[in-house]
Amino acid sequence: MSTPFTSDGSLTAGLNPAQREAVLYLDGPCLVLAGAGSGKTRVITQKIAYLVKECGYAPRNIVALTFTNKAASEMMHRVQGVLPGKAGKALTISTFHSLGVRLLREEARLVGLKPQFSILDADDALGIIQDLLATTDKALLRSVQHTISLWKNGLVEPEEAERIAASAAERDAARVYRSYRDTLIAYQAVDFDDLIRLPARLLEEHAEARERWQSRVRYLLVDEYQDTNVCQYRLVRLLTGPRAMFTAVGDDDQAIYAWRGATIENLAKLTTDYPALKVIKLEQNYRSVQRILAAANAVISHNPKLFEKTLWSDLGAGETPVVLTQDNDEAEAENLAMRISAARFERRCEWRDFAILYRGNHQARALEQALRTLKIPYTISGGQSFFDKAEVRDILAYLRLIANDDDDPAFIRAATTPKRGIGQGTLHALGTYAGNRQVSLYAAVFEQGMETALPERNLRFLREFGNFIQRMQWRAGRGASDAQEAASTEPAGQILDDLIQAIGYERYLYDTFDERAAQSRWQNVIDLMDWLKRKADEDGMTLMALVQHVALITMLERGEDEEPDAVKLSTLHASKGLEYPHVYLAGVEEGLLPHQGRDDEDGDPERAAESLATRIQEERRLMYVGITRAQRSLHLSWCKRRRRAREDVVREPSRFIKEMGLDAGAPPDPAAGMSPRERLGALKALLTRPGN
DNA sequence: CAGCTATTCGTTTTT
DNA sequence: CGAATAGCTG
Repeated sequence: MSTPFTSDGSLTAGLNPAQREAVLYLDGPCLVLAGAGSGKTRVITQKIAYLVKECGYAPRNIVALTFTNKAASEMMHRVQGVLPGKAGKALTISTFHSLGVRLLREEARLVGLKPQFSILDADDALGIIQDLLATTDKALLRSVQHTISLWKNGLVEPEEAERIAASAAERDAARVYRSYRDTLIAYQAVDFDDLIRLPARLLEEHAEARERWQSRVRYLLVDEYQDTNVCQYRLVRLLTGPRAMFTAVGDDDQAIYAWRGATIENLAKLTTDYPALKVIKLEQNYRSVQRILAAANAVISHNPKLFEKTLWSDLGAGETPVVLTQDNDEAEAENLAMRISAARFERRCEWRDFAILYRGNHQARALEQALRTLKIPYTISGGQSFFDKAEVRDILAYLRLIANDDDDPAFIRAATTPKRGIGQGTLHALGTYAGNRQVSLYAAVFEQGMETALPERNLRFLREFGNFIQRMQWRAGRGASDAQEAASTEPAGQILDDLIQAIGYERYLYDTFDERAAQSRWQNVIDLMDWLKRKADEDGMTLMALVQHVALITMLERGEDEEPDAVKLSTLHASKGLEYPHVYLAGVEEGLLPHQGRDDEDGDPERAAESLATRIQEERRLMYVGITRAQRSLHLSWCKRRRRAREDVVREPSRFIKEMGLDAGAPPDPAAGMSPRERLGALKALLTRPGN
């Protein structure tokens, strides 16, 4: 096989012809259809290296976009392996959302935001919707929030939403959509969806900004392209402009985020919007043995195809996937734990070679318990993230408020935790006053009119708090009206330490929680502080700059503290992009793995049937993703009965098991027919086994 | 106003 | 069965 260039030998060495073509193709827009495990990350990293080393691209002009922070840091890591030091650092490898933040911070004025705008997380946003709708119906609130999110992602404005709202839930959503948007503006805050939507709108409306960014982004690479939504597609189009120098990498069979507004149509749209589009297929799988791949192909063949694609592997036949039938979810957890323990011993491998994947987070509970009983180390991913923890959100609320005192949600949280004599009554009076005067809660604290609106005692607490925040703002360099003066700011670390000290957060934790809980929470606070300080030192960021970045970053970025040797527990969604020698899929049942959504579609049975079919297809892709995580062995487990809420529900094996062409008959089960006493004996035997 | 108890309620996936 | 919330008391 001859290579097009002689100088690229080291860069494309070890790539197969399709991969090499994908790396070297630079004549125009390029779509790489990368099947599971076909080396797509390799293609992206090699292509970036190729652009820099062989094509004279400046690293700062190359942008690679991913969906998760994890994927971004992984990609950055791998690129730096190919591109030494300074070149690697200048690259932009980030999530869509992080890039959106960066663009918005620089161009904020163009969309009527101050550069220090806050980023609201889902909970803050939900709180706003709750106030607007004046209801506590959580299901309704979630559905409204979701609907608004879909509209935003689909670039539907409130005016249009009011027209198209069909169901009752949609009408509720349309009712508050506009005021929700206005509230965010009043708070000088944006939600996650705005981080894509506003940059897209901004580039569309402002030619100078568009040209500035287009000349900055000379080459764009997009990972997991099948998961982009309408907004993201628009943003990609605007960033690349008429030159259309980009590579999109994706796999329509792994599209699992339609519920979040992603459209596979974006793949098809590419072929029509860019007639010159070069389509390259990566069909060789380097991950799984043939029998696992065959199962995956069999399942996905039941879906309609957008692009014809056949994955193959030369890793040998391997083991046939095994179906496990369990009595109930407790037995399932126990059983999987036992099997993993035994398999580690028999195969002489490590805990980290195993993963248990499942549909919903709640399934993790039973599994965790079983693993703990058997003293099997495990790590959970996809659960509650570090930045969702209450103590972290508390501290961040203070920082947000210091950076942006229009941020009312941050004000409420900071003012009331720890308790300092500001309660419901005070806040209500303050809120009413601020609402009438059209000012932020923070600003209202200092107004003369408050003196008649509140008893003196309560107002004193409020003003004390307000003065405290003001002092911190001043120390953080925010009092200065001119950004240049920020140079005279104290070190961020000092301010942070003083802040935590001043609010007495540690004492608060130990007063409100028991020893153990308080300790772990305080540790999280320390971790957060250390991380913030390190970030401030390394990147020379001011506290202000830091706070503005922090909302999106996950702790995964902090240190490459190498993964401990532990079994991985993960949702199917969070497992995408990862691989494990031995994979156990838990809860492969009708209703769970094709997940039973709420089937109360309004009226039209034809539409309902169609949406059901679409949903099943997405569930099937989720199953496909799960299967293709496995390298050597695959176990699928389902329960005859599962405890849900307070009653037991009888379950059927998932239709996907049949689609895989597997025998649902259970193989010999080590715990089958054992009495509880015998089972305990078996557990003990496992525990005393060598290597445990 | 803050902490406690009793009663709800409810279960998908996430930047 | 467990967690988050609402309502009550000190």
